[in-house]
Amino acid sequence: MADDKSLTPRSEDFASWYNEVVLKAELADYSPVRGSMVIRPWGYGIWENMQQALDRMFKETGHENAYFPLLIPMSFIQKEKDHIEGFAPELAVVTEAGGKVLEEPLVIRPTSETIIYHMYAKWVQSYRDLPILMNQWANVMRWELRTRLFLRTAEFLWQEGHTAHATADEAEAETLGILQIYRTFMEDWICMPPITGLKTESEKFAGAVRSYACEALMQDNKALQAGTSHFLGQNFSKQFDLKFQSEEGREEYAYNTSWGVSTRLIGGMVMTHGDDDGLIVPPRLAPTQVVIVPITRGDDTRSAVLEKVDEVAGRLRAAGVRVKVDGRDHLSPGAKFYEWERKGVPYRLEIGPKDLEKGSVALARRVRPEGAKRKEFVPEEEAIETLPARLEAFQDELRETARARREENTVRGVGSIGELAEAFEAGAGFVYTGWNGDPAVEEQVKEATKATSRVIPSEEFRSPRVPERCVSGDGPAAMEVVWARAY
RNA sequence: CGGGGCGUGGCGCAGCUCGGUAGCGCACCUGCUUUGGGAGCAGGGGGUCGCCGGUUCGAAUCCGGCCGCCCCGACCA
Repeated sequence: MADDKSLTPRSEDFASWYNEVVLKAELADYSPVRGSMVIRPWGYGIWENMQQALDRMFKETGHENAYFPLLIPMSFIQKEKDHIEGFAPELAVVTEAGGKVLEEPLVIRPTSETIIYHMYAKWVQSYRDLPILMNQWANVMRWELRTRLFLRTAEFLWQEGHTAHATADEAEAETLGILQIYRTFMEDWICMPPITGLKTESEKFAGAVRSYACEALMQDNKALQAGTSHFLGQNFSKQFDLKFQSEEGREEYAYNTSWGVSTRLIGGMVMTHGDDDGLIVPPRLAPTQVVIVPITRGDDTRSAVLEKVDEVAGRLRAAGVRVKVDGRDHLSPGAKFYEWERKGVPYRLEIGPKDLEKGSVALARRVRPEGAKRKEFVPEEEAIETLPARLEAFQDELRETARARREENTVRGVGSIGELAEAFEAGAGFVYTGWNGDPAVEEQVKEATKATSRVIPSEEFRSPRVPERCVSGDGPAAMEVVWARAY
């Protein structure tokens, strides 16, 4: 990095920039255990705000929270064939406890389908017991070979929803309903508008019939799988004997769904909005939306300034704004400005002796239009009254900027693998092409471009004119698919 | 798991080639002066130089082994 105070510019080395932002904005820090990290209060506060918003959306759609245990019998994981194949390489296993070797090893959950459907089987007898709509907030562990702060850590926090339904249609509707919730959340809270769609066979969840995903585009034009929703069919219910008696008296297996988003979303937020000065947190997620920096002098105005600061903070809090007063006396105002900008606080308010005289405050926004002044002096009353709306406007602007960037970096109408490679060499983000549905083509594309299929896009994201030929040149296109280099 | 880099006060680094008093910047503590974009001065505290072994009168430095971390690739929320 340039020096101790500034960050490596994104244009120079995006990966270094990302790490520095996460560490210097105090979102997280490396822990003594390889691949795992400590989420610090600023990062955890953002996660809490994400949790709160999502939790409300889940509950509004009839879901309830529960908690299932961390340890899962090894035999459970092994029941579903694809599931074990997918997760075996990254399992952490407890083989010894209380000084004794366990009779059956216990897996630290990489995901909880198996233990949850085992329990559902116990609770469900009749179609009247369905649907079950549960969610849990939990940690999971996947022993990844290569880890990155927030994006891929050995242990991470997430929510996992698990539902059981009497019919496939109902389960499918649940899967898609959740996908929409994720999408809305990513747009309205994280200001990270994703594209949505169906995963191809080679990219779907281990054990799913169909996987849907939200894919977001980062500033380096790499895609981030930000949330997934799976239709599991009867794959797990058959292995875990999750049966019910139907209205007609027949014994039937239930249909399941599972869906999750994780602390990876914080990484997505960083890479969607951050700039060379540091993090930018969308107002709705910011633990502190407005930081007030008192400008004091060592004279008799000092106590008057501090009094005014408290008064303004109180009034803003009453208006529902999350405010922090930075009263630290050993730092100069400038040092505080840089620190809060690095942490991405949306607005800063300065109150000093000059403001007392004029009844004004200085207002500074974390990002501002090209050429705008660094701070705006506005009457105190006006600042207090307009800040809630200013925060919302900032939120909207971040979202629309991200959406515009996604569109600008999306390429359609590519007709061959050669052109696809050229597009990525030229820095494309999402590239749409026709596809004949053959996994061999995905292999060819990966070989030639390092890109993978992200989704078969949902209707609204499809090109106005759907491609007629497969990008491989081998036959007509059965569908359109979106390619990207991915995290 | 392959390739690259790095391990020296809390952080960032120099010192290692050519063995001999552990050093710099930031941070930290005390005091005074300061405070509208990273404050100044004065004083002060803190490191068995990643670990183990070897060579040597003497090792941060040379030799051997091990461990850890980060970055880049194959796999993944």
